[in-house]
Amino acid sequence: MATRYWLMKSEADVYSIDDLESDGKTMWDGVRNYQARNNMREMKKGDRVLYYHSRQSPPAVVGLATVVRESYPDPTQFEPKNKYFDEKSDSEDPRWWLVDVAFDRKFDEPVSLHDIKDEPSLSEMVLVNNSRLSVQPVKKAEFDRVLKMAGEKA
DNA sequence: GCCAACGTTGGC
DNA sequence: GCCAACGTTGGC
Repeated sequence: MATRYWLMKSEADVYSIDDLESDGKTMWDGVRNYQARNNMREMKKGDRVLYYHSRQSPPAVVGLATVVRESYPDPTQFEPKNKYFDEKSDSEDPRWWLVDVAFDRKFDEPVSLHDIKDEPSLSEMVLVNNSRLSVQPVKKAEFDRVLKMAGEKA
């Protein structure tokens, strides 16, 4: 199956691409939005991810990650002391799922949200039209365009 | 730090 | 099943 493309948001001051680089890979835990969860359940190993920093100035795509483990139940939903604990989730039928992603690379030139909004060929990006979705699909042409804007080769 | 936009919850 | 109230996200 063809590689697919995604964008994942992280609050820059909570878990940045530098954190991902030093960890190598991470569990994308804490997603508590059904649409974002559904997107993660569609991800396949090898899919490529635009890594986006929200809540920084300016917000921007700052690098790339790769899906290295396909979806499995988010363990934090069953940990009562965890801030992502969900008492309504049943261990026989978990509500929240996640994937593991690995660091790929950091851009020399981040691509800001402002630049994405200014680029006509990116006007259909989910990022532009549904700013609150934290895990979203990206078209190959969009992915390639963002890479080009970052001065990178696919 | 503010607040608009959006998603979820829960009363009816 | 509707929708008001509430909580959260994220740009500014």
